[in-house]
Amino acid sequence: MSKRGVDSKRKPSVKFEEIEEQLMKDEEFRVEYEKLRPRYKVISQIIEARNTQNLTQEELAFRVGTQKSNISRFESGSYNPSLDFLVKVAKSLGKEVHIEIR
Amino acid sequence: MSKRGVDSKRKPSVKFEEIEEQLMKDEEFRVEYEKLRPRYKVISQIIEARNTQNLTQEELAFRVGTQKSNISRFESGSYNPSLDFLVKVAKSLGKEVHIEIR
DNA sequence: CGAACGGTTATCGTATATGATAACATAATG
DNA sequence: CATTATGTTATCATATACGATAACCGTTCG
Repeated sequence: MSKRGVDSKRKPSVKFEEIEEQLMKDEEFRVEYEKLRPRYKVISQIIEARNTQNLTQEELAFRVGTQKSNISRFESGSYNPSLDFLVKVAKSLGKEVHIEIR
Repeated sequence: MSKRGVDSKRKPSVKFEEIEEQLMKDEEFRVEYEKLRPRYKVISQIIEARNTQNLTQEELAFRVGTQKSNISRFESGSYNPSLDFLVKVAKSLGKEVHIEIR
């Protein structure tokens, strides 16, 4: 099996393992994104509601009973929120959380 | 269930504070229930999907990658699940989680 | 009966969600 | 320029989600 690249003396631009790794990462990414989609979707709805009502993160935080930094953290999508937290935030925006499993 | 009714109790002295306390509890309960409703609704959808597919908690647990006791705990509504957990369980039932804030 | 099955409950350990505080970035504005 | 408003990021402390294991309960069925 003549493989180019791997055992070539010249610097191969792209190694197979790298491609595979990249594909893996893409797949990983896809799967990961699939799992994260509901999170991003709910966050964007929250942000949109907050903006529509011209509320600052600080004001929302006050209503929720937390700090503005925590609202920022939540909106950044950097962690996995609990259902109760979503309900609290939504309620502070005068909204309700509706979940459907389908 | 006890065979005798609640009123078979021989404590005739219903104090005002007790009634008030009860009302408080009802109100507390109402508010509490309001917050818990999304949780119960999503749980019942999960249980229904599991039953429809004739899966045991054990089988679902296996697909999710956890233990049957954890599925039981989740279905009992005794704690505040994370969004990721809901997504994992739904996915294991071949479903997706859709959330709407309205 | 007793063994197997489906579900429940208790408990422990670990990871992480979340509250609190503070420092920082960046515009906008006086 | 300094100040203010808004959002971001880092960090710590504490509560809790969640995985794992085991014991237990009620049914069903040989």
